[in-house]
Amino acid sequence: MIAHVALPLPITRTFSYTVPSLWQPYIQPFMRVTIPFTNRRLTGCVVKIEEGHKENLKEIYDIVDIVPLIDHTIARLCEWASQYYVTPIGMVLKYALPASLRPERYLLIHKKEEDAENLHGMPLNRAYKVSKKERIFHACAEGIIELRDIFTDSSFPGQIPQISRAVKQEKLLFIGPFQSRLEFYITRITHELQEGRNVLMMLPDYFMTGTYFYNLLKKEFPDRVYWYGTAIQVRSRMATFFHARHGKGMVILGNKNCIFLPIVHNALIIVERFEEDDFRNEEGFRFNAGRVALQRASIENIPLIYGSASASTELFKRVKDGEFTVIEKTLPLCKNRYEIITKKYQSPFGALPEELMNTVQSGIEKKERIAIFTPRRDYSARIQCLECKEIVRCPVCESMVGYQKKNNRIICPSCNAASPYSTECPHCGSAFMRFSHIGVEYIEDVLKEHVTQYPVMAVTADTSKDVVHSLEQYGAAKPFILVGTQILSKLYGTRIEKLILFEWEDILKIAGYRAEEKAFHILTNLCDALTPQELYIFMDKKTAIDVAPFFNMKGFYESELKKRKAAGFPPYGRIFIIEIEKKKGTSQNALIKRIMEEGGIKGNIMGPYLQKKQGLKWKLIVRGKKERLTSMLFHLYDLPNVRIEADPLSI
DNA sequence: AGCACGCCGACT
DNA sequence: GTCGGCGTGCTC
Repeated sequence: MIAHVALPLPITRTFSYTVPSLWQPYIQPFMRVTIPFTNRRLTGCVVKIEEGHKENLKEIYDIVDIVPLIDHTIARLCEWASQYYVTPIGMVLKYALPASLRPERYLLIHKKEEDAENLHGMPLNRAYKVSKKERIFHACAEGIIELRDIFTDSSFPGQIPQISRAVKQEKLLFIGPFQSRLEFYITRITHELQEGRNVLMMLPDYFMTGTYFYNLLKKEFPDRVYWYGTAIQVRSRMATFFHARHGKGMVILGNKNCIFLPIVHNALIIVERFEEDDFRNEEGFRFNAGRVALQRASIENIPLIYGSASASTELFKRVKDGEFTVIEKTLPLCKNRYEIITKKYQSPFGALPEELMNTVQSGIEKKERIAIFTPRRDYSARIQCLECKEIVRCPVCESMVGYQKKNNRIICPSCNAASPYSTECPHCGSAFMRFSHIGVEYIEDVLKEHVTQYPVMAVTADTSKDVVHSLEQYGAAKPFILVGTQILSKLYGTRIEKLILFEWEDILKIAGYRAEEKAFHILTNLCDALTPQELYIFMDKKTAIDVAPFFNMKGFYESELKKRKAAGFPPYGRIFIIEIEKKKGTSQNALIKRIMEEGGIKGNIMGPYLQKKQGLKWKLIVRGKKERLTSMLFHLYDLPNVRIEADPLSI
């Protein structure tokens, strides 16, 4: 017997192994196995089993799972994702079956027949050690013992509970304020739960939107809401795993991690704030869980709801194409809008534009709650010498570096290298250094200096957890100032009187072809989450733009689609980046030539881009919509030092 | 992804 | 003479 095993390596092929007779009765597709691979021991996943015998094959060491942990639906979903994201199936399966997924720790043995071994009540993983694994497998297969998980006390894998199955496939885009989204979700969830069906709801993150919806839904559906995701402890995750497997009328909440979680009688998938980048996985298998949800709903033949305040260009197109039905509720757009073009100001003296300070001051006098948004998180994104005009650059990769005051160091946005900060110019030795492109840390600093008796809190990705906590402690009525990045748009339920955008328009410069859309999302979601009464948009004289189009959703997406269509950008065709990493420059040209020739993709290359990093990194940007393209790209896995990224975030 | 092997330039 | 960086190829 031969098993074809997919390994978590950037190799397209699967590898064949002989199955020793010991394991032959138990091995099944999608079970994890450990195998010898050169001089390593790897965990892979069986994708196919074949009768017969071949010479020169190594033997499987061990079967990891007593039953396959993904069902038919998820297996198909993984195969689709592998193709769609041009990723070897082994890497996809590794994501769907992470090493932390160890049900044997939570399964207890129930003796059904008298046998010699006293294993009753013992966890499966201990039984493997006390007895022999194959004997446990045997006892299980023969019905001598039964496995029950400690959370639901259900038999594992057990019988799938029978419930009514009638669901119609339906694709919905719900655009509206978060209160109305919540009501809509609850209505739809209630409907499914009453029939004993389960619901999968995906949220961008755990600590902000996740806990917010989790708490609300737990109140609405007591004892029926479970979270699945890496933000919580393994044990709780496994509790959700077993409930999803045995439960009736459950709501499974999660972030991108839960898209490959098997759920019995999954009857509805909801994706909240589909447009968030949090749904993207950036390491190993790169994918967008919000997009994968669409495929999952189609495989499971169940309805899908995308809900958001700000939709997305891609979904807008799907609505136009008639694929999606749209439900639109009026967004409470902030009516009191003020645009202020700021004069140039001198930041080395710790100042902010006068107009900004005045706005904050007037809010303080009225005891208002104020939130200030800025696109940058550090003290400043640029340091320039006022004498020789040189900009401080990264010693590793020569990009312009930012300054972090709390660590007193400079940090490179492109290669992440940190280095100590010197108050003198590295070029001319001058002490007149200017911080420009200032961010959260700077504004927080200045305001704390000028505003006493009024709490100022910085809200960035790493402080958000604490901020949520202190806002709870702080109570509902007292005033405060929040200074933060786009994470502010996730502070649902935080009532704000004044929302101030400081150089929000700068997003347009840094986010590539998605820049306009990104700026739109941030603006709309900030207003949605914080429900300000007044909106102040502070723009630098040099970069000021017309903001009116950002307050007209339909018009905005219409023009966005026009631009994308003209350029052949998504959603009209897809983009792939081929990354090539090398130490030296000489052999790259040959490799790029090979990629172009062997891949046959010469017509679509927008690069190559040269990036200085530890070594050298080249990027070939490939556009296309033909199915042929992905199969050509798959071929590139045969070449060394090549990595492929589908649907990149920024170009 | 690792890891071995083999090629050149640099050095006690 | 050999040490070591880097490029290439292979893994059932």
